[in-house]
Amino acid sequence: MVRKPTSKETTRKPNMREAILAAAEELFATNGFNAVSVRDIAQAAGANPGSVTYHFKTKDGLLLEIYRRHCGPMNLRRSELLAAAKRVRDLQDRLEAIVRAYVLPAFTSGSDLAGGGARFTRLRAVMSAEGNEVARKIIAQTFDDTSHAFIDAIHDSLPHIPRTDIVWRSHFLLGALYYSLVTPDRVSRLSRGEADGGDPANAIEQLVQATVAAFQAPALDQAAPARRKTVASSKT
Amino acid sequence: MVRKPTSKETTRKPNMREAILAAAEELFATNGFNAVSVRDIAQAAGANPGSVTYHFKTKDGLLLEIYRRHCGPMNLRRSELLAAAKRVRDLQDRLEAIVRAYVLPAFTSGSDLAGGGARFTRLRAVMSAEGNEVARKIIAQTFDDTSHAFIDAIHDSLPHIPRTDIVWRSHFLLGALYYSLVTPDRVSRLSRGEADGGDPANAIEQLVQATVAAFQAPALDQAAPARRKTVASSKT
DNA sequence: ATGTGATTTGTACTATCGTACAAAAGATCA
DNA sequence: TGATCTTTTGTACGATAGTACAAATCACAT
Repeated sequence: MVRKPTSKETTRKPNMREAILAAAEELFATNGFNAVSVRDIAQAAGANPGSVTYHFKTKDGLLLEIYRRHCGPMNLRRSELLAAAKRVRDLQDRLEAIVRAYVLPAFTSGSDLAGGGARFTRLRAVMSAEGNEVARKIIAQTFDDTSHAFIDAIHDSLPHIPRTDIVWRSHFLLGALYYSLVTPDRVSRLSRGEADGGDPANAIEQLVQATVAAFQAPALDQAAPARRKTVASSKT
Repeated sequence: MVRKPTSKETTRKPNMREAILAAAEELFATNGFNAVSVRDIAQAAGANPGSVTYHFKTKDGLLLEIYRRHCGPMNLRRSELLAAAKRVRDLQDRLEAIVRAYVLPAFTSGSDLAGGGARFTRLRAVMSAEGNEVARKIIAQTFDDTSHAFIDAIHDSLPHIPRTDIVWRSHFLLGALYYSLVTPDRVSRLSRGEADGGDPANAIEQLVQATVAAFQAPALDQAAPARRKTVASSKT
C-alpha cells in the first residue's frame, strides 16, 4: 500500500482560508472595501469565489474575521509594551516609551500576525475614512479601552496638561500614524528622495519624536491666549 | 389659462449642476467613492440620474469637477495667508502663523466655496485613503507646489531643523488634519464628552498648538541617540 | 407664439456585484 | 476500500452598477 503522508504536498492549497484572509487584507487596505470584489479577492488568493462564501459567509463576515484575527494580538502587544513603559522612572523617557509602545505594534511588518502589522493598520485607516459600519463597531468596542489606557498613562506623565488636550493630541497621533501608512510615497516625493516614507524604522522615529514634543506642548488654556489670530482672518 | 410666471418659482431647479456637485461632495466625503452610486447622488440632489451624465459625462468626471472647483480657491487662500505669515518677525509667532495659514483654509465651513471647506478636505482624506486614481493625479500636481511653499517657509523659521524632518512633520500635520475631519466623534467619545471634536475652532487651536510644538522638536539626528529602544523590543 | 438650443426625464443595455447551491474533489477513518 | 465529512469548483440568479440615448420639457430670443 502506498503510504500517503497524511496531508502533505497535495494539489490542494495548504490553507486556503489564510490565503483568502491575506489577499483580502491587502486589497481592502489599498483600495478600500467597496472597490474590491469578492472575485478580486478569490483571484488574488488563487481560490474560487464560492470558497470565500464558504469560509466567511459574506463579504462583511470576511472583514469581520480580519479584525478578529488582529485586534487581540495587537492590543495584547500594546498592553505589554505599555506596562513596561509605565515602569520607566524619568518622566520624559517614560512619555517617549509610552508613545513608542503605542506606535510600534501598528508598524511591525505585515507578515507578523501576532504583532498586528502595518497592513492591518493601513486597513483600519482606510475603513475609518470610508466610514465602514462593520469596522466602526469593532473599533469602538475593541480599541477604546486601549486608547483610554494610553491616554491615562500619558496623562500621568504630564500631570499639568488637561486630559482634553491629551485626547486631542493622541487623536492627532493616530491620524499621523494612519496617514504615514496610507501614503508613504508622499514623504519621499516632498523630500525629493532624501527620505524614504516607506521605511518603518524611519517613520517610527520621526513620529515618536514629533509626537512626544506635541504632547509636551503647553496646555491650550494657558497657551498664548493673546497670540490668537496673529495673521488669520476671523472667518468662522 | 393658468399663467406661468416666466422663470420664477418653476418646478425646475435653479442650478441643478451645483446641487449635484454639492450632493456628490457630501456623499463621497462620508462614504467613499465606490460606495456611492450615481443614482444615490442624483436622488440626494433631487435630480435624475441621466442629468449627472449630461453635466459631467462620467462619475470620474464628477469627482474631477469637484476637485477643480475647490483646488484653485483653496490654494489661493493658503498662499495669501502664507504670504502674510511670512512677514511676521518673531520666529515663534511666524511658525504658528504659517501653520495656521495651512490649517485654516482646510477647516472653514463647507458652505464657503471660496475658502475650500471642511467638506472638501474630508473628501480629500477619504480619496487619499482609498487610493483613488483621479484624486491622486490632481493632488500631486496641484498641492505639491503649495506643500513645498509651506515646507520652505517653515524651514526658514526653523533653520536648525533638517528639511527631511520638516517634511515628515508636515506630513504628520496633514494626517492629523485629515483624521480630525474624518472622525471628529472619536475625540468626543474619548474625552467623555468634555471636548467637542466637531467644533472647528477647537480643533484648529488644538491642532496648531500641537503641530507647532512638533515642528520645534529637536532634530532627529541629534535627538537622544542613546535613548533608543528604552523599552520596545527590536523586532523590525 | 413659435422655433431653437439647453436641460431634464425615462428607460434600457451591458457588466459586474454579492451570494446561493448542487456537484466534484479531497481528506479522514472504520 | 468504501463511507462520511470537509473543502473546492462551477454556475446561476437577482440586484445594482455606470452609462447611453431618444423623447419630453424648459428658457428665451425673435
